[in-house]
Amino acid sequence: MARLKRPLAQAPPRQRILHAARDLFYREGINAVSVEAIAATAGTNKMTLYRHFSSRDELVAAYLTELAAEGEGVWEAARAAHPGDPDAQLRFLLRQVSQFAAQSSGRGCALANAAVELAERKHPARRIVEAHKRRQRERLVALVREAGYARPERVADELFLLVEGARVSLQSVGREGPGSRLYALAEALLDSAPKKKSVKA
Amino acid sequence: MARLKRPLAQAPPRQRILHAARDLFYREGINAVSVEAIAATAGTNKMTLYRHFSSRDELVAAYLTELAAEGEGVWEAARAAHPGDPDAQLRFLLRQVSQFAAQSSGRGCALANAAVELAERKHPARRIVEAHKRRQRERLVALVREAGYARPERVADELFLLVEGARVSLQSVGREGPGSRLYALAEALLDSAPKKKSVKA
DNA sequence: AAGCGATGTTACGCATCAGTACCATCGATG
DNA sequence: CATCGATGGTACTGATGCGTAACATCGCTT
Repeated sequence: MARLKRPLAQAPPRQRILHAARDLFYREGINAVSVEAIAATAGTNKMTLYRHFSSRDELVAAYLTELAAEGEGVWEAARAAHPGDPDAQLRFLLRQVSQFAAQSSGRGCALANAAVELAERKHPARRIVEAHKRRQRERLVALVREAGYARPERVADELFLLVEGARVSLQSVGREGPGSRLYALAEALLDSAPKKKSVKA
Repeated sequence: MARLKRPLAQAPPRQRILHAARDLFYREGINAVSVEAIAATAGTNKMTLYRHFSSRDELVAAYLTELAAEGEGVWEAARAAHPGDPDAQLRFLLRQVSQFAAQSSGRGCALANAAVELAERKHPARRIVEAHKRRQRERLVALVREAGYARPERVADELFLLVEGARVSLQSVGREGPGSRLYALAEALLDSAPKKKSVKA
């Protein structure tokens, strides 16, 4: 159904640029990367870059939008892996996030990092990050509720903070820190959280 | 014992500069503030700034060092407020952090933000942040252990991640998000955490 | 082969910023 | 009053970065 993935070297420029931007923005920080560096990494030049993105900020926005979309994908993967079993979906998600945190380059969540780097509260990129994080949290609450836990908001918020905390702390205490134990902590939390007496259908 | 605090306007330049840097670095982000802006906010100029700090990076380092030192102060305050009662000290600390998070400008932990902004792993400022965060975590583990909880590392790591998560998430989901409920979550965690049978003296 | 759109290349203009040189000023101390 | 150190003020250099102009080229369609 989908087209074959051409080797990136001969993919269309827009794709190469986004790929390069993603790599550099994440590893070196959004504000530390010049458009020239992105274009060069993408095997093209500034001019072509500006033919696809009207400004640097728009490229940043595209970068964040792409990441947010992939974040959505994990939820679908969880549904697909454990259809009809919200508790298993929950643990699947936590496992995914933990694995990513453990093996990542220690730069944490790119979306959250962007919110830190782009401090101006009116920056368009912030809206993308905020919308994504809020949606994630709402979905988490819904999933925890579906899984039948009592006080779903509380459990979801604890999980949410654990996950966010694990990702940031990678950058300060490193990979041997508590971030690496995220899954164990989250699972223990779930295992000890009381389930609601199933009153509803 | 300490000298009277002169009104900041006529304090020595170094102090005014650090104060201005602190304000601007925190609110607008380290990379988004020029030394000119700092000097102007401090009511002086670039030249005087460079007579007190040999480079911009050194000013950043001084800024982070100051923050780290104040972070240490909270631990002393906790000891002073509840001497000999580690469990109360723990809750005191969590309350402090929660209050800060709830009423802050939503920019989270300045140290953690610095680690995000200064992505180069060899950057001198990173060492300050890493050392500080590690020390915080070690102290937390020690305090949780003193308070007699079973599995102190696990409890401390959960608390650590909750706190770090609350601070970052302020920037993405805002103040109405789970960050505002940090103290309730942390307290519930402590209340439900089992205590160790006191075997030791 | 002719034409055309997308891409590559080079060179700009304009702004910002870190860091410095140079000189003026002010305040305490002798 | 004279001196000297610390500070204020201005102007500069060198570097970097965003965004654009103008032109060359390549590939695909007709």
